[in-house]
Amino acid sequence: MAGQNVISLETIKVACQNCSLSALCLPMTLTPEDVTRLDNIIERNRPLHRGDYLHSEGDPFERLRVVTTGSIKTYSTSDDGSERILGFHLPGELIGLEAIENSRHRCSAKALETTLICEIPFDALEQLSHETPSLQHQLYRLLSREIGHETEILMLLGKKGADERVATFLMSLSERFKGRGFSASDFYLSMSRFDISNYLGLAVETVSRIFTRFQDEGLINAKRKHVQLLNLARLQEIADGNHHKGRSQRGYHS
Amino acid sequence: MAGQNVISLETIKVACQNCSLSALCLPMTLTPEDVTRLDNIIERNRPLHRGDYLHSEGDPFERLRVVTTGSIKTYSTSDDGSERILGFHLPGELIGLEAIENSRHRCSAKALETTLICEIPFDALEQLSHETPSLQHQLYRLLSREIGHETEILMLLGKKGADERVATFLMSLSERFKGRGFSASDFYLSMSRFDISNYLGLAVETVSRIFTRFQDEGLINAKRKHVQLLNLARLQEIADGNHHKGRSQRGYHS
DNA sequence: AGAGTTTATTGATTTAGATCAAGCATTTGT
DNA sequence: ACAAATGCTTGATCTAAATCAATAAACTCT
Repeated sequence: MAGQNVISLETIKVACQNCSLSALCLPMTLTPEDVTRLDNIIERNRPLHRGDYLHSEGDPFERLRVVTTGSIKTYSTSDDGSERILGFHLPGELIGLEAIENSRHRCSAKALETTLICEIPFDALEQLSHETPSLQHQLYRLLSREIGHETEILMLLGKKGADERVATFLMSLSERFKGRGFSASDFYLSMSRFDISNYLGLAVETVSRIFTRFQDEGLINAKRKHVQLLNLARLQEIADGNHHKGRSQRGYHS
Repeated sequence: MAGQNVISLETIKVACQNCSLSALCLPMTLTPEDVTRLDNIIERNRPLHRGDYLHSEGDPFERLRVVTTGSIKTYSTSDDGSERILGFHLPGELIGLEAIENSRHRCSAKALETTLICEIPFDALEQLSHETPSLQHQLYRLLSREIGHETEILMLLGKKGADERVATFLMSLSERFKGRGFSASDFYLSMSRFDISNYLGLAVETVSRIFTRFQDEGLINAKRKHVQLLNLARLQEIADGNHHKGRSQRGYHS
């Protein structure tokens, strides 16, 4: 995009020995030297098993984490002990950005399956970013992007019906997998129906019913945790609220 | 907190001639010199009238904005023309952080009443932050804080009932006003019931009914847009989900 | 100041999705 | 390999909040 020393994501991947450093590299504007320095502070491929904690709410924040393979859920626990799922993190995605403010984590994180993560000590990253304007810029962008995500979630929870939520969820996973070179229409749902329903603000029963209905309608093929999306276009329509023949939530014009 | 040159928020306020620069200063760790430099790039007190746009979705992003007096709503428009309110911005609060990623605004912003804003060219701020580690750190924190807010909204929209949502909304305004030296229990609701309901993911009628019920129960005194909170403690209980005698949404334990 | 428009309230009715209840399937642990 | 526990699905019922409908109050504009 901007600078003169633009390098490709491919180059990065090689330079980083396939570590998911690319999470730090939206459209990439770091020089090869920057990447090397970045590469030096990354701690690589720590393995986790299903149910392992990365951190709990209130833990001191020391490092950002990038999922290499597997998946992580982040959640917040309320007084009465009930959880609220905040998000699912797939390969290439970052965890911990919310913790910079107070050097404390504001949520817990747990592995949903066997997972590898890379870790980046934030002190070092911040220091490096001070010496490296392009990296500083990337970090601002990265944080900003995360803020932008909120829009979608507000849309989802604020005005979408149950079908739309589930379809949106599936399409979101699809696109995120695709973006990382996995199949966009055939993947493994590492999270439980319970987690999904919690994340979508629905009851488990509702999610389960919608899965079976989508199945009956030939939109998906869900065998337990393995899901195939058979009709991406239709799912996208549903996600967008074009329900049967153009249904939508109550309009609202200023 | 950290550094040796910590100065108080009071000092800042004076240094900035009461401009709401303090939005950039969570617990403050900028030196007086930093503040002066920051001060120099800020464009002060641009006036807006009710209904004026600050920017629309897709507009190029050039400056961060801080509300000095008045209030702003941010919202996103979907294909069918319906709006989704993303947030309300009170004095001292920042607008535009979501736009850094692509140098384009991801939402629209409109003044809810007569409003003054300060503007900070982002290029200059970024440049300055590069020369000023403490400012760089503040910016990371600021962005991170915004990401952390998401938690609360997810809680609100994901598991709270209508009463809880309205109570949470009122308490949130109360605290934000209090934090800026306004009354915590007596304020002006610059946004319409429509905006409130949209933000809370409820129907206008529902919000209206809850306002009148809260009124009947002696919790608030709402004359149109002027609201008095008469029983903060009880409102907080309701916001937390301690409805009549300990009601709560379906629990969920991992 | 009064007609017209927007915004808010209140009531009646409907409905999407939650809750309750029960039965299967799948994993886990010994 | 078996029992126990956990997670998933399906059906019946209930309810919170949406929708529909109508009125009333508050701004706007000339």
